[in-house]
Amino acid sequence: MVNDPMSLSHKFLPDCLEIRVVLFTIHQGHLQVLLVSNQENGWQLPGGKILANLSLEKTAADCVRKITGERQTYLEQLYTYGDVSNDKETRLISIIYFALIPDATIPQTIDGFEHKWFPVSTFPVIEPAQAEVIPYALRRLRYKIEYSAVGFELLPAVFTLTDLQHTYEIILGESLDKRNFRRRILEAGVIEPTSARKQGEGRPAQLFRYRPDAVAEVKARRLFP
Amino acid sequence: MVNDPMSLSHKFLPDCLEIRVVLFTIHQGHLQVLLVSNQENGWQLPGGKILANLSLEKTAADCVRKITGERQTYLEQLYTYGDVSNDKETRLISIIYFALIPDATIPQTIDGFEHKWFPVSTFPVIEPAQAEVIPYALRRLRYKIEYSAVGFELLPAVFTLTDLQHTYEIILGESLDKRNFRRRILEAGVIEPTSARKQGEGRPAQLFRYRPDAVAEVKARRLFP
DNA sequence: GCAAAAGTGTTACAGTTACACCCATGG
DNA sequence: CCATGGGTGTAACTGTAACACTTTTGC
Repeated sequence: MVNDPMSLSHKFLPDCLEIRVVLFTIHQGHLQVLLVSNQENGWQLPGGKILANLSLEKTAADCVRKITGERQTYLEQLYTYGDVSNDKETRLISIIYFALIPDATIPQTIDGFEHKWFPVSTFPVIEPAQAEVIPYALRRLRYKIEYSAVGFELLPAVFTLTDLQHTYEIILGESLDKRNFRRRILEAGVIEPTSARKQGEGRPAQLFRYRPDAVAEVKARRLFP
Repeated sequence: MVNDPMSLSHKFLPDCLEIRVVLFTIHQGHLQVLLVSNQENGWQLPGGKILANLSLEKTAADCVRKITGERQTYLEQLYTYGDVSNDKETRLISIIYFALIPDATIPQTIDGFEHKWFPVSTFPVIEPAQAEVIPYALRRLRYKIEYSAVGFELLPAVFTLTDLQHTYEIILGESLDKRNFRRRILEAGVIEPTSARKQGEGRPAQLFRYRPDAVAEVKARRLFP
C-alpha cells in the first residue's frame, strides 16, 4: 500500500523542498525528540524529499513509519519554513510535521544513519530553523494536551491512570492533583476501563484504554490545569 | 525596500509552489474574505509565485500590500497544502497565510483581475483545497480572538468600545454582554483611552487605541466567553 | 503486619455570568 | 425635552483548586 520511496518510477519534486518531522516520545521519564546524525551536517530532524506522487502527510507518515516500524502514529502539520539562504540564489523549503509515539525502542541506525532520542530540554546544536521549531512543537503539544486527547498517543494501548497522569506531568512540567486529574479525565469520557489490572508493587491498578470513538477534540476548553 | 516582483533579476522557484492568502476584513457588518477572479479558473484566493530571494512571510505580506496599499497587516502562516493531482505526475504546493485588515475600500481590479469581498458564510465555489482552508482560517480566528489581541487588527487605529465589541460579536457569531466585555478588555490592559471622543448620535464615545507595548498573547486563557 | 501504590469526596474560593439604570449629547 | 447611544456595579452561581485517609496487594 505504501509506495517504496526508492522505486525508480517515482518522480521527485525539485530539491528545494523537504519534509521534516519533530518526533516526540516519553522515554526514561522525559519528553524526548528524535534526531538523526548525518555525518557532515551533524544532528538533524528526521525527514526527506517529497515524492511527487505522495501527499505531504503520507510522506511524513512514511518517514515516521520507517523509524518506528508499522506502528500507527499521531501526526499533524506544524509549520513551513522557507528562509532565504545567504547567497540569495538558493533556498530550502521545509514542511515540518509533528508526531507522537509511545515509548519504544527504535533501531539505532536506519539506512546507515544514527538515530537518537534527546530530552527536549537539552538537545544538541542543529540547524537554526530546526532548533527553533522544537520549542514551538513543545508549546503546541502543551497547549493541545489541555483541550484534546493527544496525551494518549504517548502511551501504550492500555495504561493505568497513574501512567496517564505521569505523562501529563512530564509534558506540562508540573505536578497535578491525583483526585482532580482522575475526576476530570473520567468525566471527559475519553477512556474506559478494561477488564485487566496491572500487577506490581502495592495494590494492582485498573488498566484503561483510550476510546477511539471519543470525539477527537474534547469539548472542555481546558481539560487540565 | 520591497523588491519588485516583476524585476528580471529575480529567479522564481519552480512552478509547483505558490503562496495564497486568506484575507479577512469586517465590511458592512459581516466578516468577509477576499477572492480574485481569474477568468478561466473562476474565483481564487489571492496569491502568487514564490520568489527565490524573498522569505515566505514577506512574499505573503507583499501580496496583501498590493491589495491594500502600504497598510501594515496582521499575518500568520495557516497551512501548507500539497495534494497530489489526478494524473499523479504534477502537483501544486500552496503555502497558505492568514491576514486581517481593517475595513477599507480596495481597488476593484488589480493587474486586470477583479477583487471582491465575500461574506465567509456565502462565498462562491472555488478550488476544493482553498474552500477547505477558509473555514479553517475562520476557526483559527475565532479561537485566537479569545486569548490574544488579534481583534484590534480588524479595526482602525482608534475605535470605541462599542466598535470593538461589535467586531468580537461578528467574529464569534454571538452577542456579548456590554458590561462584562468592557470590564474584561480593560482589565486585560491591551487598550488605552485617547484624549479624543467620537461624536455622533447620542452621547459621544471615548476613543481607545491598542497598546502596541501590550504583550501579544494576553495572559488570560480566555478573554471572552 | 508492613511497605507500596491505588483509589476515593468535600469544602473553600475564584472567576464567570446575568442583569437595569443613569448620563451626555444633538436635534 | 426627547431620542440615541455611552457608560457603570453587584449578587448568584458555577467551575476550579486544595486537601488526607482507606484499600488492596506482595513480601
